[in-house]
Amino acid sequence: MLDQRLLRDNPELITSQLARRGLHLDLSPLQAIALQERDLEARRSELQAEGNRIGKQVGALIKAGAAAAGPEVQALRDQGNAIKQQVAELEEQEKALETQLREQLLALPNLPSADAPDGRDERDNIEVKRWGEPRQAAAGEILEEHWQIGERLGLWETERSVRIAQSRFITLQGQGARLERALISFMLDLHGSRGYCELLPPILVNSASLTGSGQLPKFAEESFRCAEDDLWLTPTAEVPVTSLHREEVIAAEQLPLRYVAYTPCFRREAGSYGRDTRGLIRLHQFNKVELYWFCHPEHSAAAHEQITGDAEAVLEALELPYRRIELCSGDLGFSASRTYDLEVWLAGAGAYREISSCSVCGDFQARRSAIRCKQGKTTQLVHTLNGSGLAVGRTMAALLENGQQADGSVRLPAALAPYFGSDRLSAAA
RNA sequence: GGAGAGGUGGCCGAGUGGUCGAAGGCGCAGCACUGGAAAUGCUGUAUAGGGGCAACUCUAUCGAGGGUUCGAAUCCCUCCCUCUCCGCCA
Repeated sequence: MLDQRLLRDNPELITSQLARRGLHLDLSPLQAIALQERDLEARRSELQAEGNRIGKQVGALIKAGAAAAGPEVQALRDQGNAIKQQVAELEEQEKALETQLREQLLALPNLPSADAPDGRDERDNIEVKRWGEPRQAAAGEILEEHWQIGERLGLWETERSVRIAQSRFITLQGQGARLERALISFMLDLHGSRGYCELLPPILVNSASLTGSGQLPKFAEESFRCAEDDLWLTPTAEVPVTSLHREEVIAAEQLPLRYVAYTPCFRREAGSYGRDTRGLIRLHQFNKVELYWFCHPEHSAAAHEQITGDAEAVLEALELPYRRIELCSGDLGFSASRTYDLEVWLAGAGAYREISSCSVCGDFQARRSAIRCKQGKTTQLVHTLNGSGLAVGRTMAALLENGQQADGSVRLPAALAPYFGSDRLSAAA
């Protein structure tokens, strides 16, 4: 959520920054609401102060021996009642404006960071780094896509999973299930050794949590919902982890708080019919190990580099070639002010695919979630960052495509062998 | 699902109609004491919004929302949540 003061004092700044996202809005009506709301509040609180004075006078008079039903006291009572009525009227107007203001502010995305490059959509994103040697097919070699390998090796069940749930759900089995589990453990251990505190949070989350991290109110149609309970299936661990500290004041010395959380994630993937229908790339349910920081506002830029580096460390340990893309202003997610996407090389598909997204949200989520830090007498909103470290299914896809061998088996990176119990997936197993 | 208890500041915990934003304690900060520290003592220490250059000041907030009253943490109603016991269950 954006700062109401900024809206009142400098709406042009908001307008010009949102324009960088491709949003062209006239904020003057909203600014007018904000200004009007403040005026009402000022008038109301003056009246309340007057009412408080009258109340005290009555108390003093009665204490001094005046008759509770006497004319003097009665006159004050009448005054008090008159004020009460006026306050009630103002309050009603004020509340209506407040509701409008909040609703509209909650629907506005974060402002892009000054460091985020300008651009309209993903075509304007900038590649900032490449790591590893992308595997290309040798002469006469045909590289399979991961879904082909998976089906051939029996790593998962697709058709039967539709029986259990519906399309875009998958059942991993045998080596596939074991590899998924190995990857989760491997990632958690790696991040744990780099100082992250491991969390296993609820994956049913309430509306306040989704609002706090920015998924509500705008993206309700993207999440699965248990309507009778005001609970939703979390689309990312970012949601429960943000709310872990919702409405808290954290001592500045404790920052940064760095968490790593494994959760299944649930997304409707509305509007993506026909895309990535095979394999592990786009499912309604997938596993993800998420990194999350709460940090002091002054340190968030440096933290962004670090969290991205932590995600990259997983790719490097798994010997997976990747590139780092900086998202342009027009391609940023709702809550993000600056984002690096990591794209892993898929040798079979012959393309880089997103496997991690590392974002700074500034105080956007912290304001929605009321998470502050305190240093001496100063209390201010913290900054939050999140990054996938990594999306597990897509990691498996990359391992399959990049590790495939001429004999049909798949070679796994050495770092994973202790977790998986072997350095190879094979048809025989 | 049945029965009961309770939601007060960063934390614990008093407070049943009138300067109560709230005793006391813990924690934290400053000062004093000390060679230094511990212990001790004193002082300060909630959040949000408005006004003021500032000192400061006004308003709101004791789970949430209504109500009674000149005045509510305190009385009434509704809702939410937490805890304990029993049942059920991995």
